[in-house]
Amino acid sequence: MPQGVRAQQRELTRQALVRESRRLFSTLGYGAVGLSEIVAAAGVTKGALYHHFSSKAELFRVVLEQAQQEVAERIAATADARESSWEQLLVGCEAFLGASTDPAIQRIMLIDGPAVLGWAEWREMNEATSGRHLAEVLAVLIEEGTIPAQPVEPLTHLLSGAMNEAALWLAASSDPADLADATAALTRLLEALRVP
Amino acid sequence: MPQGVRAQQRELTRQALVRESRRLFSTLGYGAVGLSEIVAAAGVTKGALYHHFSSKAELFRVVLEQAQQEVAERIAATADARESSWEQLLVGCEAFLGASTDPAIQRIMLIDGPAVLGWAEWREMNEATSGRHLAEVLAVLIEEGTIPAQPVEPLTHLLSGAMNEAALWLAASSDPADLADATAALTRLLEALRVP
DNA sequence: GTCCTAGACATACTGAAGGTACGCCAACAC
DNA sequence: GTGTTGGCGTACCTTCAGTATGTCTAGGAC
Repeated sequence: MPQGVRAQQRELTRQALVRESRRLFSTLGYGAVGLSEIVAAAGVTKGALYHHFSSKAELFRVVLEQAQQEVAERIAATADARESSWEQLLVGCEAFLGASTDPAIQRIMLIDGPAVLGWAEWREMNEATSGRHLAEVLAVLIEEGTIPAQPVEPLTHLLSGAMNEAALWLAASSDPADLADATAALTRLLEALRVP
Repeated sequence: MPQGVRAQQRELTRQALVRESRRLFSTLGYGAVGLSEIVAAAGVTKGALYHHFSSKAELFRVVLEQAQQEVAERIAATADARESSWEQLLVGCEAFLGASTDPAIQRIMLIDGPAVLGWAEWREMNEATSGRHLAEVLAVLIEEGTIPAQPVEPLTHLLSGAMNEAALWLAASSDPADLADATAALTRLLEALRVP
């Protein structure tokens, strides 16, 4: 918490804006949420919003960054508890699926993210957080010889995309058995990658 | 071509709107294109646009439908030339990668599609076109025993997502070797699925 | 304590965008 | 020839992101 009445108030306002906009973005989607709703929910005015953020898209960017961080931390916490890199890959992927199934995370991270910021910037952010974990563990596994030698980047994108789509499907599905099926299919896919 | 002067003019206007909006959507993105630009490019006014389409989103929907159809046809044409289901899967996936690498297709199909129409509707359209080919051939391969017995749907989503992401990565990449690498990685992934 | 500056907002406004209401005119039916 | 309807243009409305400017007070200088 910062020192001084002013700095504290500033921080409170900023947090309220981020919190409320995240709630609204995740439930209604970026396009369907007006700035007036956000500032009303945060108990401030548009003057405050534009004092803290240069545009609606930048506010979204901060929200997305926060969500990405949280997901990455969940993955890291789950994976770091394992010894072997291979197990880290498996439980890391499962953790990603679990975290990304949350509709609130989804709408922001997977649906609106690429459209609002553009795919390039979205990818960059992804690679700075959860995507990095995946790329790193794959690189280790290839070096170890657990996975056949090959360029890391294409494989990372393939797996990352597979999990993103699976997460979206799971969130839309109503059958609870689907989660088990998807996890099983993903595990099979990963196992199939391993050298015999 | 429909009969009558009126019906022909109607069709021409509609086609001009779809053609120009597709061009603009694919180059600038849905959000960055105004209706005024579209109608100006098509040589009509907003009155004409709203006579043919109920909203900007519906116009986009028609454009997306058209793009999906084209991709699906390219895949079908490539795959149908092969004898075995396994080969159909391989060349079908490659055809999808090739078609989706076109930035004009991409922006509409993979970036804006889910955000504008919502993921559920986007998925539905996908499953009616190119996604169906994938699901069908996978079902056949499982029944044949070429791929281990498992639910078809999760696997379809995993592979579909993997290819979508790979296509987006390829379009953003500048190195021409990436296409070969991605294709190789995808082929390895598919081969790994096959029962030994 | 006083003064002054600057930062943290609120208020009022602008431009542009999507969408609507309505009017016009040529094509088609009869 | 006359009435009707479909196809489209024009003018307008509403909403929304973004801006310009005012206001008030915390906090440092003295």
